[in-house]
Amino acid sequence: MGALSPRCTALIRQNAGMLELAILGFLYDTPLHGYELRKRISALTGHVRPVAESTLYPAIKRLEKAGLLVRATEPGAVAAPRHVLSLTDEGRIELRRRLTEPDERDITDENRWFTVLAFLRHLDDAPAQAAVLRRRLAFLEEPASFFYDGDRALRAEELDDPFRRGVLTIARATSRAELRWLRATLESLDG
Amino acid sequence: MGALSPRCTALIRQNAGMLELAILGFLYDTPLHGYELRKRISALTGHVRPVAESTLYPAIKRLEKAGLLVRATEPGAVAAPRHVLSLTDEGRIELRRRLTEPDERDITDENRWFTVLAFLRHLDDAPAQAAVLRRRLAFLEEPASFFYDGDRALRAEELDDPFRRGVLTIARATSRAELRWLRATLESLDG
DNA sequence: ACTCGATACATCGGTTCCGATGTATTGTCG
DNA sequence: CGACAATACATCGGAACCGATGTATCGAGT
Repeated sequence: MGALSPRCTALIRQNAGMLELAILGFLYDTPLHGYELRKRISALTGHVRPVAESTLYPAIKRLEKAGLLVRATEPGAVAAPRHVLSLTDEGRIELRRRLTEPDERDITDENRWFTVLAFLRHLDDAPAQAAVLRRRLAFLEEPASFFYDGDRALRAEELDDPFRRGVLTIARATSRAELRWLRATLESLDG
Repeated sequence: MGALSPRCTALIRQNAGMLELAILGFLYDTPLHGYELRKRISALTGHVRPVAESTLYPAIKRLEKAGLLVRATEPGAVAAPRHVLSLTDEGRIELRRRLTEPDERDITDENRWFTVLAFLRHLDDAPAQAAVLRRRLAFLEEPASFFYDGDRALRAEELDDPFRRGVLTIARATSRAELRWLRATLESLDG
């Protein structure tokens, strides 16, 4: 686990999209070409937010430019020649960094959070994994209110709007389910 | 409910962010100045995804340019002069249009969906509201898989990765809770 | 022979997003 | 009296996103 090169530290920035995290996460297991990568990312998050090719290929280029992955051109087995992508050592370090210190948005936005969870096993260090789960736990434990009367948060029962009541109902049910899972998983990580 | 002006139809585009929807939604009730608008949007979605001022003000400008809202400068009651924003008739039509025909992403992405729900009462037409809920119902009813072994979707029990298992567990619990609410609400809208 | 769909990659241009930064005023706390 | 937070708006530049479009190959159907 050496230090990051200047090229790499230059890449450490806020708001590094969840797309990049997914690319790094999938390539951590095994080298893949772009098309296959796209299929896997689509399976993971595509039902919520489809991955445009015109978003994926520039993202791959960014990561290549940052020295996190390399391309090897292979003659096409089926069709056009493939660019097989594999992570560099720096790419592997960077993935672990992004998993260890996720951006605040990675914690609060469910889509991003699921992407973190999908690859968290790569951290391979139970205390570090537990620390990430605890950040999510802290976020879910502070009461989130959606609607206010002035400064006072409104409870579901106080809303006559059935749709806004739905937002609160669903958010609470979701939160309860995840809290249960988080506490159980933390227990088994700590124990 | 007249036809939309050319300026307005030009604005009908894909991927019209949920920020614009929130602006239109809040102003539908009452005129507000930008700063107050920001506080309300922050309460609604800020815990997941904070609203940068540098995103809000350009969005207001876009909507103004499109003829959906107008600004009136008021001498500042407390501090700097305020720009009180109010929807035009076209703005009101456009909000109802966006609520009646939400973008596919507004249905699939929970953050966007919650924004739709937060303002769906403005539609003021039970069958139209029910139609929107049914789109979400259809989306949640088709089984979503996150992880695959080749083409075969993996069930929670098949994963040894506790974090990926968590993704499936949480997604299912969330889905069940929302389906319950959707079915109950549809029944009361239809009945 | 022709079309079509899947594989595989790429660019262009427009929109949106957002961190950093700047301006100005008022009220509050020490 | 000075620092500081809150109110209130705005711009700039860079990054990210994405629809449209283009290129090319291969196999299956018709």
